[in-house]
Amino acid sequence: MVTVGIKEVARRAGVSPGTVSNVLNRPERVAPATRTRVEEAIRDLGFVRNGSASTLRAGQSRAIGLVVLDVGNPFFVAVARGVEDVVSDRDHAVILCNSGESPAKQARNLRVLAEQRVRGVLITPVDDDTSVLRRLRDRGVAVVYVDHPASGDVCSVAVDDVAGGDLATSHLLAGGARRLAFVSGPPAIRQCSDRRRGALRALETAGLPADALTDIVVPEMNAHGGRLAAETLLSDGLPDAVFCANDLLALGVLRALSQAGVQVPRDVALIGYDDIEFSSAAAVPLSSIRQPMYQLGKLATELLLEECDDPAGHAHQQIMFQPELVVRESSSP
Amino acid sequence: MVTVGIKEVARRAGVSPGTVSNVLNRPERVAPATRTRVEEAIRDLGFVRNGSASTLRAGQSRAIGLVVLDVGNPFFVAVARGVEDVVSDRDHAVILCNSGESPAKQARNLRVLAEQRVRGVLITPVDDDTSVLRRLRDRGVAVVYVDHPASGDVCSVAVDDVAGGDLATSHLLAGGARRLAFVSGPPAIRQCSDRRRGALRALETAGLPADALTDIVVPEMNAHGGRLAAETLLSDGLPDAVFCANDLLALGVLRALSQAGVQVPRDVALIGYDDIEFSSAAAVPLSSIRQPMYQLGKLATELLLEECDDPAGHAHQQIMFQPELVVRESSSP
DNA sequence: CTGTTAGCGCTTTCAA
DNA sequence: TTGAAAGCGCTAACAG
Repeated sequence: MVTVGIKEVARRAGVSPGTVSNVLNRPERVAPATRTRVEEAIRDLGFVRNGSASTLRAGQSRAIGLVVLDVGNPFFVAVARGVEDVVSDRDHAVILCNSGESPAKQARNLRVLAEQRVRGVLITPVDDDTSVLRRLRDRGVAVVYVDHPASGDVCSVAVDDVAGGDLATSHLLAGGARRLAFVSGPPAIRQCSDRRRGALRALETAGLPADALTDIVVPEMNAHGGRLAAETLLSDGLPDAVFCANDLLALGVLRALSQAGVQVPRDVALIGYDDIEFSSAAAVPLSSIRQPMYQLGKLATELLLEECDDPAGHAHQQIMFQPELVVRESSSP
Repeated sequence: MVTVGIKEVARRAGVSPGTVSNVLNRPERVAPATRTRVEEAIRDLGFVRNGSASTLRAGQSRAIGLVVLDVGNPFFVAVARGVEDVVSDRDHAVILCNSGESPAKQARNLRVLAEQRVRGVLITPVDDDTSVLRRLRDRGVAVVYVDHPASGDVCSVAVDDVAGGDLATSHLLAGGARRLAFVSGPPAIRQCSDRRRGALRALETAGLPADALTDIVVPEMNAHGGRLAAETLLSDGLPDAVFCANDLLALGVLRALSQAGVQVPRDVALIGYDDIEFSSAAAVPLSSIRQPMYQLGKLATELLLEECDDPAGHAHQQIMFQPELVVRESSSP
């Protein structure tokens, strides 16, 4: 293991270590000729800055953390792309963590990020426990909530899930459905409870009782969860329409129902949420609620970096996007 | 920003900093009573070890890097899960990087990982340039190739892509196809060139000329690339069958062809590669080549950690899995 | 514009 | 079993 430090570079370039550091961090303060010499030495020696040393000395790293509920969900992949695109311009790195909707994993991820002394954290929290937030804050780590609305003391970028739930449900009701099922993950996940609230609101607006909506809760918001939900649907008797809290669930439901000989939308209407790319290519193209995923990641990152760069002058803001209904075959007879 | 260091913990527990460090790293060498006292102090103070300082002093971090071609591809997501599951048991972190099939981004990712002094790197390289590997090696970073066969001096875990290409093509030929198209990313991507070689082998076995296969190369191996390929297919005249280098491409092709009124498999047979979950749920369930994705990640990580733990006694090995044909509607009239 | 210098917080001998 | 002390490689004053 060859270790080339800033000292060797300095020696070879005939300058002091401090100058090498300046070339690395504030090149404009170094005379062009000197800079060139140092850069050559760096190249010749294959020097790579020791990030630990630099982080230790500088007090903070050039990395931010991104904690999502499910890396396997295209929704979060799109968010991550937005984050990446903003961050990579600024020579920062993104540490991507997956909480898998589990508070324990989320806590572990945050500990790792705290150990790494990341500058900030973008997080879609698994629940409403704000102690997480405070803990981070106390260590001087900036936090922005992604896809999770916040109140005054944090930045957040979210999409109106109540409106989305209303949109989806109103659409199903407009199609003639009267008995509905709502398939979702645990209600502790805010996206689930908000979308459900939206559904209830739509029911009320339509003058229907709240018990027109049956809840089917599954442990994971993916295709497997969807297949589980379909079993319940099949054994309990089909409703007129099914609203799934995300597209992965809806795809699983669709698949399992088809295999059981149930036809969508003839026998039951179906709508998902997120409008991931695969939904339009499904066996029955899936109606869904579209969200500005990439924008979510992009804007959240901009807010985070703004806060990092100027913690004092920064004013927290809560951004709320509006979702959009996309009608396809799965819900239109 | 409150900074709690090992010193404050030591003071509160009435021990020396060295002892706190021992509690953190070799708890068995500390008397149970002392240990308890220190652990309490850690908890009370909310101490989180400074990873930079510890990495700097220890010479290496408790993280490994994983560099994949496309985080948006479920294939790599499955691989990443395998990696995670192995690594999380050992109190290590995974830094997930996306090269997006670009050598420049790959180089940037590797520089970041080198800066972080990761213990090892799992990588699906974008091309056959081995200087990457050497560079890392010279710094004492262990490397394992994922989904990329290697020769004697590195560990690798891969799936036989030539066999897979043969499998897919033989299947199409058995269905009666005579004129074929192969849709893939740049041939510099080994997965593409190998699968193509397999296709040619199948052609030869069947006594058909190599020019029975038309190549359609697109810049990115995702659904968008697939749609691009479909345009070429439509304008150049449809072949009997299309073999796509991965399922994302195939899904894009399927979608664009359907929109143009072409029916699969009636007008043209189609097969993908990877057998991602979405493929079975597609408008026309997609035939594909199945690979042990999760196992790939798991085994690669085990090899990597083995090498990290005992670089001297470690013998490099190249693992090659065999792929499996999955026939669905898209290729069976 | 460049050099000197004092640590950042932790790990790890070595002694006690 | 525990403590004391010497840096790991780098950055950021400050001086020149």
